[in-house]
Amino acid sequence: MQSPETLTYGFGDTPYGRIVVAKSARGIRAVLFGETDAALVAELKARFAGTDLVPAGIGMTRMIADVVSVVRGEAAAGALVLDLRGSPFQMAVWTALQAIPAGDTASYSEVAEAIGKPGAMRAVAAACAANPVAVLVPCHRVVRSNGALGGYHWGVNRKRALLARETAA
DNA sequence: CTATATAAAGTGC
DNA sequence: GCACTTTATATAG
Repeated sequence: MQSPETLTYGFGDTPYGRIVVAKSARGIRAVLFGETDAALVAELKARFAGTDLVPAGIGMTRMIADVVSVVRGEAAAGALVLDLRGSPFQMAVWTALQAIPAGDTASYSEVAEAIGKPGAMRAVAAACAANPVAVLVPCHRVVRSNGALGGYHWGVNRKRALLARETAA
């Protein structure tokens, strides 16, 4: 492994709970939901073990506020620069997810077809589960074909709340 | 609701 | 590199 990458993280508050935003030199690396700051940091450490995690400094506040705005639906996710790392398949899935209009939902099979791999619905779900940026990649807009929510890495309850707000808007 | 089909990622060896 | 296990599903019974 090379020299550990430095990730700067900071906390923010959303209608759905507390979030932590981890930013690399390239862009936003992760946006995670959590109950407490300690839990969020623990999540970061678990997910980015081996990297150098640095608490937010001055200047991070602005970025946090921006992310929070996006989470609240007051800003476009496309305005943020993401630094997503993953398998080509995961990248394809995440890109396809970002193409889903706000307030609309797609089934896992829809996403699978969108990435040119019809029948890969379960793999899509797995890729979504690995999605590190929570709301910025709208994995919460992906539901089952029968209309059920399915599952959510950060809790179906949270997914339900997110969808409720977006569909209402 | 339960069982089966079926594709892909993750993990371990 | 190969095989086994698990999955946030889909579809049929």
